[in-house]
Amino acid sequence: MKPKDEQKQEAIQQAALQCIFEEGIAGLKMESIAKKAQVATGTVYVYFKNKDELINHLFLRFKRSSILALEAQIDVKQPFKVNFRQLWYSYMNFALTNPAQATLLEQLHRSPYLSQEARQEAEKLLEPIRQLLNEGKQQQLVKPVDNELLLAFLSGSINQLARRSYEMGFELTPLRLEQAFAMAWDGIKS
Amino acid sequence: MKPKDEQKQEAIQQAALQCIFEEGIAGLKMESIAKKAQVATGTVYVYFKNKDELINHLFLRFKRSSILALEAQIDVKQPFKVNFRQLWYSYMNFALTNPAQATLLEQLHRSPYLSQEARQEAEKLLEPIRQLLNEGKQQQLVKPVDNELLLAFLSGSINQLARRSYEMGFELTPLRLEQAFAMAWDGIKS
Amino acid sequence: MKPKDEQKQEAIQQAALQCIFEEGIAGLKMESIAKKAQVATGTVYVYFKNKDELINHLFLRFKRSSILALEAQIDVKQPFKVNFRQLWYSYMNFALTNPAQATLLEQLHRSPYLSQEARQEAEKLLEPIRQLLNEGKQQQLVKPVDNELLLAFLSGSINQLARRSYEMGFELTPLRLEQAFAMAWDGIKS
Amino acid sequence: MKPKDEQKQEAIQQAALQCIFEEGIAGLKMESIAKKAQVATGTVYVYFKNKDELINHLFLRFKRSSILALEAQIDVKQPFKVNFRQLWYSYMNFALTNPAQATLLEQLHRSPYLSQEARQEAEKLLEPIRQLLNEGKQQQLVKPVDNELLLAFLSGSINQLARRSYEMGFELTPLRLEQAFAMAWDGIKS
DNA sequence: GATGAATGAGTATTCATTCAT
DNA sequence: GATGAATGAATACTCATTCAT
Repeated sequence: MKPKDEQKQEAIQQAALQCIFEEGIAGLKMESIAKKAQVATGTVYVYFKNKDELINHLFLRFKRSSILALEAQIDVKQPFKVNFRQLWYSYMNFALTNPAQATLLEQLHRSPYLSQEARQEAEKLLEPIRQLLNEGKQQQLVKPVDNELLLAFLSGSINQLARRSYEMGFELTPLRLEQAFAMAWDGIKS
Repeated sequence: MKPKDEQKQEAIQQAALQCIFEEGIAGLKMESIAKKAQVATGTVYVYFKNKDELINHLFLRFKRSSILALEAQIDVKQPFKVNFRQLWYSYMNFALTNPAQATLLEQLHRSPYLSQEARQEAEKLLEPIRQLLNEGKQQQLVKPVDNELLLAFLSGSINQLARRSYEMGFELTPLRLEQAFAMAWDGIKS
Repeated sequence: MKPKDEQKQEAIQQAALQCIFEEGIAGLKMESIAKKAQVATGTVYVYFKNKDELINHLFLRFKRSSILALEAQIDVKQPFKVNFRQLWYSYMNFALTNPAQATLLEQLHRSPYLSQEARQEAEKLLEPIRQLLNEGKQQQLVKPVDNELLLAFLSGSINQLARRSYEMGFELTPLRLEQAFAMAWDGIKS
Repeated sequence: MKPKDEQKQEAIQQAALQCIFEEGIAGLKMESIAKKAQVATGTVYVYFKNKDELINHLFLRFKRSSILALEAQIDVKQPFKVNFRQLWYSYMNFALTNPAQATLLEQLHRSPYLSQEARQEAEKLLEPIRQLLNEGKQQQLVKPVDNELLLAFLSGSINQLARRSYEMGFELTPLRLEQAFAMAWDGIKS
């Protein structure tokens, strides 16, 4: 799919993103997306075959971009804790500055719209993070537990914190962020 | 006279719970609920004014019951860590054995169906947990940080872990649970 | 149909009457009737087989009573104009003091609920009035035109006036009533 | 681009008009309207937000058009009686040749569907007729009574006559029309 | 390609009527 | 008889998708 007007394509995606943030997937309507993107309803179907495809596309797009952004933070020459801190702050920063994207990824995870393929690809994207955690365990800096445990522990707490922050207006000052990071580090460190 | 049948009322709620677990709120249909509860469509409307009210009722009901179950675990005579462990395991156990309820609470949190009132009441229910954390801080067992931070940290990681467990079939053995608990405790302890 | 409780039977009819006055037949609900009559929905069906029967019963009942009341006013010994004035004032008085009944009769006339039999019976009830008009024509006091014309002319204007009176709060003072009567009389008089 | 089709809009309104004439407002179904207008159910909702709005729109449209048609008959240069006769015949003719519209206006007047705004606007539309009646009174051709009385007297009798005509098949021959007009004129004339 | 009106299957909701208590 | 919960067919309305312009 290589549509002439990439701006329109992007506008539609951003509109969908915003709609999901505001109303949840349960309330997502093609017409609302079109309206917010300032195109006609039919135009959405020029760029995306149907609602499912649009949603799956959004999921993968934002999942990829968010994880790639994280991986870019890893510098193998740096000691583990430096990388870990870098990663933790990047993730947190992403979740805080892109609440719409974070919400979308979360909401889509359990929605019946998401295809099995999308789920699987999302899984693979975490690989580099797993690698880093493995190194930490080899260096006996990280508790010798399953990566699943570590990942759930880290991502769950970061997401929840970010969510509370923009839902309840709980301000995450530098001090609080450092405190939260300390909890994460103390939790996983060996 | 035929009084409202509490069993039917309960059947409808359980059916709705199950439907949300299976299809997500986005796909929730009144007819499916009725079918699963083995009543006529109209009967659902005898007990709940409409879909919104049913959903809000479910949210508050399960939110309350889950939190009340937690509070019951707290025994003021016991030392802090005993209570904390008790609480952590109860919460985890709830999330693991009631995936439908956990899913419902999560899904509803961001859904447009949920009323502001329901959200506010949900907030109040956490008070006793906050009390316990305050004690922990007074006894210098818990990091002197905001309860928001602690709660997000704990609940986020537990929920995420439980979710991964039933979504990906990641088995939470007693060993893994103890490891997860250790992460939580190390994370918050002073 | 001879139900034990005639009070309940009457309460239901009055409730239905009131409901039609307030909401129109279009909005008439069996449950509203029951509620207003302070009985259970099912009870309405003890006294009336179904909605149609209730409506047809109401129509005939009030049609009869209203016309019988009129006929009672006719005194063959009195001169025509005395009888006519008596009749006109009685009809107007009925329409003014029983807006609910007047509304019901009007609304039902065109509703699909009304059976052909009911319509026909209603027609017959006007016979005595027709008789009086015939006498008036014989005495060359009334224009020699079809009774249909006279009846439509008289009833139409009376009903419309009464309707405006309670719909718009247009007060029908004795003076205005006498003016209206004058219009009616001048209109039909030979 | 596909602009809203005025023909379709008109077809829907005519269909609704016809449906109300045939079944009464009580029996009005959106699906019947769509079927009669030969469009899909959803199409009706493209042109009218919902049933209420459609009904209110119909009321005002036909109320306006019927009254405007009347006013067009008034020619200030003509003597009062000429205008009055013109008006009376126009009104009667309208009621006779557009039974559906007449029925609709009548049925809607008391229906719970009609908004207060619609009622109020309808009231204003009668102004020019009132003007004419005022002139008649100034010229001492018309009885010096309230316009309300005159209007109710005239419209009530015309409507009732027209109704009887198409309900009972009572034919309004030229002779009978002239007789009816005479009754109206004799009724109001000073 | 772009538009937005048109479609109609799908859903929420209502309400006359039945029926177990 | 009286009750009001239960029923489910009927109906209003929605929304993903198509299609004529």
